[in-house]
Amino acid sequence: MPELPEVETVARSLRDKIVGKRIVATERSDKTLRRGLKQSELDRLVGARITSVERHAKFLLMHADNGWSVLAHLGMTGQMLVRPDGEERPKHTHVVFALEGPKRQRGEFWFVDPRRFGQFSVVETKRLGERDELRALGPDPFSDGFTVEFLVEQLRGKQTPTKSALMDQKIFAGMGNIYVAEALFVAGISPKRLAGKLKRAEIEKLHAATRAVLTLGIDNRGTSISDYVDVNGNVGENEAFLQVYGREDEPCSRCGKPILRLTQAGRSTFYCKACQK
DNA sequence: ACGCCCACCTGGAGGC
DNA sequence: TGCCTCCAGGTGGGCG
Repeated sequence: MPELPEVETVARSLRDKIVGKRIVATERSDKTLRRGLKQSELDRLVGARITSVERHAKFLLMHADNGWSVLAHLGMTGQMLVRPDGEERPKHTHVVFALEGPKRQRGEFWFVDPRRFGQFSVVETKRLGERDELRALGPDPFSDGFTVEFLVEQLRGKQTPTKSALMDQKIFAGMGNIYVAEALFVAGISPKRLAGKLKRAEIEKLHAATRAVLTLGIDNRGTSISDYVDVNGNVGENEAFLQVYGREDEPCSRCGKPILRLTQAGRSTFYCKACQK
């Protein structure tokens, strides 16, 4: 579920809530996450202070002052929560950090993930650049490298539908099923159009639409359709701003014709046949 | 090499 | 109440 805007929202509130705090103890569940996580790996962080939090596409990085970092991904249902000490932990809590702030203020950080498609790894900070999952990513859509020219080059010759190309994290990284549908609607491009057949003017629209829908999502603190909540447990407000995703049979906000749904690569795509060519 | 499909999981919603 | 089917925001391995 979480795409770039949701992960960005989590990163921002983690900066408020855990940067500067010390990890005094760690716990984990006995369930395996995407890439596994041993207690001995978690214990690398005990006694360390969290110095900064970064977002790379849909990955979250939490750096500690002892040379180790957390490399995490929320998958479909991952949540990161920071709660007062003593509060009951939700089912499917897989990682716990006991935190100590100034004046010995205590609290807990939880990584919760019912479906366990998420990842929570502890990595040496200086080796983060060697990690395959980060190396495989194209540029972040808010980075300087994400230019119209870059997108033109990346899409050239692609025989895949534009929907699939935008979902491909190797081309550029951070979009998912919701924001791809929204960007295609805003750009007026059919999800079925082959990426390699787009004209330059269309790619320009897609480039602008990508940043626009992601910015809207961040401004609204994310889209909460079923599971997503921020670090305080609050839902995001972006669902009300979605123009096509999840709106099958509802009237198109631009032309009034019903929004259609189709399946591409096993995922639902929502679009307006009249407005997207 | 590239593009597609499915497995990986749990839980909620809706039909009967 | 229960049981069954379908669906869900992501990723990557394996197949043709």
